[in-house]
Order: sequence, then structure tokens, then C-alpha cells
Amino acid sequence: MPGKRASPPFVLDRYDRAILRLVQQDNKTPQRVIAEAVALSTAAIQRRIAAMEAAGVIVANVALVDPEALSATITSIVEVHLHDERAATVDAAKALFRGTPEVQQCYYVTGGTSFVLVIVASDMRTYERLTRRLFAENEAVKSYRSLVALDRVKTGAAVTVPEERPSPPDQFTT
Amino acid sequence: MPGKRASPPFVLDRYDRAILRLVQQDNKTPQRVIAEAVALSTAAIQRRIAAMEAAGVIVANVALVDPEALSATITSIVEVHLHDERAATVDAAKALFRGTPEVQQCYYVTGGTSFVLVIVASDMRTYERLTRRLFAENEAVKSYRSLVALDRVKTGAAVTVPEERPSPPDQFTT
DNA sequence: AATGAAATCCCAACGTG
DNA sequence: CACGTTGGGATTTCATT
Repeated sequence: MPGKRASPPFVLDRYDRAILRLVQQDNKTPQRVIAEAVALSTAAIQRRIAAMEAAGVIVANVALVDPEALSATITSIVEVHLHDERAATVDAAKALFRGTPEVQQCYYVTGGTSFVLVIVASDMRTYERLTRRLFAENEAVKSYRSLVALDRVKTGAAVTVPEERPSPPDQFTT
Repeated sequence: MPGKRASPPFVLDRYDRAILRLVQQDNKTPQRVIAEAVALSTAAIQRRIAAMEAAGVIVANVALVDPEALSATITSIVEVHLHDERAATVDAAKALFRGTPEVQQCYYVTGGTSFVLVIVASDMRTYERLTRRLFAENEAVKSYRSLVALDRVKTGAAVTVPEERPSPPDQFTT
């Protein structure tokens, strides 16, 4: 069930972007409101949203929960270095991190460090046990560095929708 | 709309947690379905969700957008080191990062590094200019390190809702 | 807290430019 | 081919028991 990487270049016009910008902030906004905000009919809104969901532009509709409300007070960024970068080693690590609920996010990155994780745990004890299981007792891990968050300045998964970028000015004339 | 740090210890029972776990995956799930999943009435579901929204447990209801669909192909984690950690300096940096759309996430952390950012940009050129403006040309920044993501193994802002933790064994006797 | 009614919203079909 | 309008069905919401 993974490997769902369908990426057919879906063209987003001005309307689609406007819609996305709204539903990114509140996906329960009535289509009526969206309609008059972008100067289209409710049916058009419905069609476009459905199309974007089908195309995978809209990945999911979710409720964002405040970690503090769950007593999930520990947020930590962890840099992980593996002993080697062989496919098997890396894939195993990915699977491990993907399957751990407390691992909110996981990126495989360049620059010496192998992975960067964002971890949210209920308390220090849980966090301690978690790091031990994931890193300290993990043969594939050479080293790791924990950066505990003192302040969640900005959080969330909202992806910025640019106002409109008709033609990527990707030229180097300067 | 900011500064809304109401922290009244809102007690979540087993039902609330079950509801959260569902709406975190899909907040458009019909209350009917939620109701029979958690063995409650639809009215109860409605009340509880409304209460959790009012209490700030549910921060927002949003649509998650695939960055690739927006041609936002560059995802990067950046560690930022400031020259000093004076309140004015730190606050200015926070404001700057908070006000930059491409900065998806920002954490103020311990461990030598001052900030960890997650940045998503449309293309390399945009990213280049952004880093220059935010870091290279920023007097307060001593140094920074970019870790470009080769693979977004796990992404999103979903906060894990623990199955149920009746009594947090969190006593250290200080 | 459960039940029922009213309002609202979502969704499909039709017609048009 | 995409948009706008209309109508039916479902869901949310409110009032009552």
C-alpha cells in the first residue's frame, strides 16, 4: 500500500491556488464562502476540490491537535548518523522511524547527517526510553544528537501556497 | 489571533482520545461513523468536538497539501546559531522566521544550536535568495547549516494521540 | 444524555456559453 | 470543456423530553 507516488503534473491555476490557500487554514469553510471569495460557483469549488483530492494535491483533511493538551510536552529534533548508507540499512531505518508514532516527522538529508527527526513524547521518561530504543540500542546508528525544543515558535504542516507564479523565473541572467 | 495561550488543563477521557485519533486522520469523517466507532451518540460526538475546539485542544481543521504539487521541491532543515541569546535578539529572530511563509516550522532549541527550521521553497534559486536574506545577511546569525532533504520519509503535523495513559508514572520525587 | 425536527451543506444532473 | 443553476440526500445543529 505504500509507494503511492503518483505525480502527474497537475496544473494549478489562480482559482485552485486561492482555494488551497483557504482550505489550508480551514477545510471546513463552507463552499458557499469559498465560492464568493474566489468569485466562482459552489459547484466549481466542489469539482476543483474533488479533482485536487483525486490527483493527490490535497493529501488529507485533518484536525490539528495541540500537543500540550495531550501532555505531550517534549518536542525534540534529533539528528541521526548511520554507520553506512547502504540501501538496506537506510530502508530499515526509514521503516523503523515511519512505524514509530512519536516520530512526527522524518527527513533523509544530505550533509553528513543521515536523518533529521521531529519527535513528540508525553514525558521525559517516555522520551528517554524511546531514544534508547531507536538510537542507542540500534546497531545501525553511529551517533545522534538531540535538540530539545524550548519553544515551538512555528509548527504545523501547512505548505505555503504562493500567490501565483506563472512562469518559474529560473534563469540566471541576474 | 496570536497569543492565545489559554492553558486550562482540559481533561481528555478515553472517548475524547478515540475521537481525536479519528479526526486526526480525517476530520471529514461523518459523525455517524465516529459515533459507532467509539460507541457514543452523534450528539455526544458533536458536543465533545465543539468543546475541544473551544478549549483549544483542536487547534485547526486543515487540508494537507502535497508540496510537490506546488513545485515546492526543496525541503531543507536548517540549524541556526545566533551570536548571542539575549531576549531582544532571540525575539527578533523568532519574529523574522514566523513572518516568513517558506519557513514551515521553527523550533527554539537547546544544545548550542539556537534554532531549527524546516523550509520549503519552490526552486533552488528561491531557496538561495531566502537563505541569504534570512541567514547570510542577518547580523544576528553567527552561522547556519543546511540539510537538504533527499526524501520526506514522514511529514505532517499530526500529533500522536496515545491509546490511553491512565496514570503518567512521571514522578521523580524531584 | 438520547431523541426528533429544522436548517444547512454537500453532491449529482442538467442546461448553457 | 468548464461554469452556473437547480434539486435531492445527507449531515450538522438546535430544541425538547
